[in-house]
Amino acid sequence: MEKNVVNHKSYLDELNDIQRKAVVSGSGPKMVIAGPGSGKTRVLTYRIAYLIQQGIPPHRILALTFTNKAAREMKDRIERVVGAAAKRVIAGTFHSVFARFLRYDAHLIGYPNDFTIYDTDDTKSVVRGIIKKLGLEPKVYQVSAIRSRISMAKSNLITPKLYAANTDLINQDRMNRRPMLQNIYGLYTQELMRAGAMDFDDLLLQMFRLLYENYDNVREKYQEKFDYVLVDEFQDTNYLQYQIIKQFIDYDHSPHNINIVGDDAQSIYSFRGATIENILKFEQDYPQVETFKLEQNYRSTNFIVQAANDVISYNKNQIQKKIWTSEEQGEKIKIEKCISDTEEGRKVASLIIEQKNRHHLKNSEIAILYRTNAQSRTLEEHLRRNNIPYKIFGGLSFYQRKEVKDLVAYLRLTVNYKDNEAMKRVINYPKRGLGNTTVQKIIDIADANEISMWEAVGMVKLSKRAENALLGFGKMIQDFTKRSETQDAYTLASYIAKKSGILDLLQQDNTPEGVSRVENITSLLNGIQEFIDLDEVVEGQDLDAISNKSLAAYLQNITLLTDQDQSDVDDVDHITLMSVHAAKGLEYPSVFVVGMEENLFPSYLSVSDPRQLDEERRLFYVAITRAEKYLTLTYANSRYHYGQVRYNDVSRFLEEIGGDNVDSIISSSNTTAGFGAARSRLSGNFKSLREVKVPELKIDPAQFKPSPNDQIAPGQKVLHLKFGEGEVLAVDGATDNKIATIRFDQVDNPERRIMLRFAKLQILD
DNA sequence: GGGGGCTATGGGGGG
DNA sequence: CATAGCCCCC
Repeated sequence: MEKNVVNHKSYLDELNDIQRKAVVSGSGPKMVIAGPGSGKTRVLTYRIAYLIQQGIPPHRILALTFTNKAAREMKDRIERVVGAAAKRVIAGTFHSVFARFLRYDAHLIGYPNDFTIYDTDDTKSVVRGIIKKLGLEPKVYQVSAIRSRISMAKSNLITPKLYAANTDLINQDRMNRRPMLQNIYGLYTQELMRAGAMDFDDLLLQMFRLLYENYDNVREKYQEKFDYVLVDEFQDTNYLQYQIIKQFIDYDHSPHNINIVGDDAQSIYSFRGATIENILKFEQDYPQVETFKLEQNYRSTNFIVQAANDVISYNKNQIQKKIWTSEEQGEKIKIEKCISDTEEGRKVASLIIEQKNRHHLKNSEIAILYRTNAQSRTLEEHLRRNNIPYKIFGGLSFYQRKEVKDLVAYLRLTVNYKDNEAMKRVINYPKRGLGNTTVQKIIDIADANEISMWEAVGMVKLSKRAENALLGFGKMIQDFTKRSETQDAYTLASYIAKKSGILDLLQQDNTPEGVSRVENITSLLNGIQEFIDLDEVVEGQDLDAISNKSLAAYLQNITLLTDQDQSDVDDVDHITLMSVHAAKGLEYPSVFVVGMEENLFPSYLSVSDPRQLDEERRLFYVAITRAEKYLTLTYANSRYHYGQVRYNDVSRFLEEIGGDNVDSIISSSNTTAGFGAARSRLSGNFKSLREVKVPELKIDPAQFKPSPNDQIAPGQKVLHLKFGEGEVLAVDGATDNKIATIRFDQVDNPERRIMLRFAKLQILD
């Protein structure tokens, strides 16, 4: 990640020959094959900036990235070259961009525009319900296996009908003793439809259907909408994603302005349907494609680059390329042997302290990467003990906590009555006398009539008591919905937290856990406030989309957060812990890869399949190429797994690194456990950074008195809670949708477009 | 209908 | 080791 502010005229000078050629190339299909650290993001960013300078309107450029964070950072950098217009580029993940499109057009294919997005837990619950309903053996019909099979089918455009007609699939299911899988898939699809819900795959599949079925000529609308489509990390797209992109760009007289960027050696998502075939297919589908290979690495020192080459050379199938660097040799890679996972944690902590002292590293320059999220626990313990602040990305997220899910379920039901998973979650929480029997009755009626539970409520015969309880519940939800028409999401969510009884219930619990649950509810509410406070105009062309601060928009937003998307507003300098998968695209001066053992990395689930083993190796390749200067690899002879000690051999991958690039292997006998001992006294009140943080305000909110927004006029000096002091340059837009252009001198991109509908600005003097 | 405790079972990676 | 589903008892 470059830190320099880009000079408006000379950004092309920052590129090497091949990068520049890729950036300034003309129209038509382009492919950039980019090794790690080869300036891929830079090329993508400047390509877009260049297109805008060539006169392509920014809102006619669609950029699909791997995380929302990557999209944001890209826009920021484009902005430094071409100015605020960059904000209008349509950029985000496949899922979030298509979800946004579907919020306009889902009604054309039978969904409510305010559809719910079912997360993994919701879909598991749906599958579980179907298995129960069909009376199938749960041990044979395993929820996770079925879910991934349905997902695989969807990602390959296989509908339930096509599935049932596909003899290969049917035979596979028969062999696995799961002949009813096709029926489950069919029922699953129906149930989501009934609930007005889409799962993650539907955001792609229904987008495809929308374009393919082409009601109201919606396909032409999208084809006309974009001049350029750019796709990052193309090696990790699946068949369905590729087919959607093709719908956008394949039509009569299309210039086929598609630019893809990727690296086959970093393909690590085949488990969710990603296929390298897409790159090969791309060259066939667009024979006129112009290809650029970026092989010079600007990230890492030579020992690290060579180690990466050593490792990846063990994979037979790959597009030939060799990354190289003109950087110094640097420090050799350190390999640390540990007796146990506990010792590994201790050692990593003390090595971090040592490294920080020796190389003057900040915490933020250090990352610990692991193969499985479960490995974070031991590490956390030792970091805490040594008073090293850390933050964990991924794993169990804030939004998966019970109390958060409960409140979110109320919000979901308020937006979409048909959301059965939300309904089941809160119909009797807090307790209101609607037990299993009543709920089951409602489910049965709903199933029999193929309607949602909400719609079935009126048709169920119940005891007087249950009926009254149900009536009260229904009235309450309807009241919430009514309020949603006038109140903003924060006010409404706070009201719901109180009125539903959730807050009261949690506040009765005075144990530390209970207190933290209340805190989490508060954090959630703060998050909603933050969401609606984002008053900045982000995209230009669809004012409706931007100004949508509805609950529905908020809910969609939180469901589609990626692991890298958690807020980096943070006052504490912290090290980073995450899975190797989550580290994709990131870089750190110092990287620790822990758990380098057989059956862990590579995973025991992959060791017997050569193709999966190759993917594990690519994953390791990704891991080591995250490091700029210092790379430390650790392994432990013994490790707890399921609460039992397991003994593992050292990972084969370590042996694949040429000895020239590795420092002597340090034995575990004389460890230095005492580094952090003196500091541990301080660690008592150290707080884990897992919690979502409320951003630090530059201004004391108590001193802040917002002025009425209709008084905002050009020339005024104003105060903004997040951006500080600024000068109003202009006010434009319709009466009820005014936008102020304000220059804030204390922030990076000083000129901001602020929507007065949501803005809180204090006029100074 | 509600609550508590027990047991079995899962844990690879993620939008 | 952690959790969720399930069974049993009030």
